[in-house]
Amino acid sequence: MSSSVVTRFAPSPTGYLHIGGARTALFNWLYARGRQGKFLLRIEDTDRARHNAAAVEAIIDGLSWLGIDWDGDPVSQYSRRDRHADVANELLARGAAYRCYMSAEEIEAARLKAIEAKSRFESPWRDAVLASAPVDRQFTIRFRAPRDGETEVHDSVQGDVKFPNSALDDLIILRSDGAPTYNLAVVVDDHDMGVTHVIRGDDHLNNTARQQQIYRALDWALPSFSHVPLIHGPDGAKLSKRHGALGVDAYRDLGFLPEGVCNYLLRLGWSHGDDEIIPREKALAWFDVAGINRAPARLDLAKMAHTNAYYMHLLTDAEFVEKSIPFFVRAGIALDDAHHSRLLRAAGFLKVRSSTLADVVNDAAFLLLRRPITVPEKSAKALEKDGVMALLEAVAERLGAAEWTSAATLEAQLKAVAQSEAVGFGQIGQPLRAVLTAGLPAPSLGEVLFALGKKESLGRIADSFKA
RNA sequence: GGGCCCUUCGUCUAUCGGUUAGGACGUCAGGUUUUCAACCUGAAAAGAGGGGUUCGACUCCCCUAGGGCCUGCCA
Repeated sequence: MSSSVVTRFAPSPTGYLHIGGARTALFNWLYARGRQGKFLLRIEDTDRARHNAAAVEAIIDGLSWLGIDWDGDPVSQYSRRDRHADVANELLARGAAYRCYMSAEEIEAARLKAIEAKSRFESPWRDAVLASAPVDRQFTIRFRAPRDGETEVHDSVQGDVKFPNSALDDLIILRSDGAPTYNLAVVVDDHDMGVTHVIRGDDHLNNTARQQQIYRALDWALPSFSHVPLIHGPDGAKLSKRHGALGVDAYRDLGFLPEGVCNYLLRLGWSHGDDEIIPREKALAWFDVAGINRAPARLDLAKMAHTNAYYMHLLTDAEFVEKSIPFFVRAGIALDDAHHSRLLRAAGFLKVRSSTLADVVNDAAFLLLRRPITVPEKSAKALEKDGVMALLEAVAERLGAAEWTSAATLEAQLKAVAQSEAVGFGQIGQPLRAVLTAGLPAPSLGEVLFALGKKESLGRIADSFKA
């Protein structure tokens, strides 16, 4: 079954793929893919000064990391400039646009005057007779926007929004160098690419009224519009680099999983009842623009980490270790084969303890200590009590003879020692934990022993006898 | 300045005129416990303010306040 739905993500290549853009892309992707429709990628590089190959690369990398794919090749808006110019001329021919010979300075002055007079800025060339046009001066092409009445936008998120036409002046659609401007280019491209549903940031809601006027002047069918509120920082103000306006690559480097980021982003400004954990499959089935909120949402890293933790649990042990390795490397920790296998044996509990891949480095620290390990004063107290060494020797003896098959069997061995020595488990547990982990956060002793392995575990215990 | 949008616990949200206003993150307390987590139980925590409409308003309307977006030969 094929569907007529076509959506697109159209970022301008100004830097990285920021978190707000990522959410917009996700919404578009989900809407289209959930309906067997098409999802297109278009780079809004109309302004050549902004063209930046590295930025385009960053956007593509970011989307790929999130698992968002698009149909066909990314479309460069710049490559379509001739088509844009043709449409501008078509508008000219239809009388829906006109040549404006004002210089930048004249425009500036006229605009100030209009504000002062509380009237709409208008170019004197709007109603000039053709014959009076200078032949040797550069001109822009302006859209002839209606003076009176109002333009009503039907938005699936914002509802019906009316704009008085007096607030919408004649925008330039073709610059004096012949290059198109944004508002013309989007309309032409969305139309030509067959886009049926425009889902974008609500910073474009005002532009939509202008764009709609262009659609009408061209007798083109309007797509459905959904303007989603922008994401704000934790303080409610505009998102800044200081608090979250990072590229998705930064979240990747923070140790987030794409699944976690997507789930969190999906729930930010959109909801499906009380559901919190929404894996991709469900997201595809459930997502609809009807569930999008009208109010801007704030970014909350703590909740994002919590959501991410859920997806950490889902990783297989091998995947988990493989994904964690780069974070050890970045922390300057070299992993040898022994470390690697310890990590693999520890994956089960590390996955539960870490909410991001970056956390793993700290949570696994006890596994990677170099012998002999130094037990900090606080933990060393447990070793000063009378009879402690004898107990540890009993433990070492018992473990030396044991089969290291699982954490549970090792745990049982320790309990057996406690019983035969007639002491509480804590009498053995505390000092043993000290010599094995140096007081670092670690799971149950059975898990610790099993993850460390027989040789390393017995070695660490033996080291304590020499000290 | 003008136009437009927004406003439920600290945060993300449910509610689509009648609920003890629910859930999640975070916070706090307790449980579990050999450390740290995880986990379990419980608690505190909200309709910006003011007017209407209505038998009844978080929900509909108006005003105020606060926040945001647009107002470019940027997108």
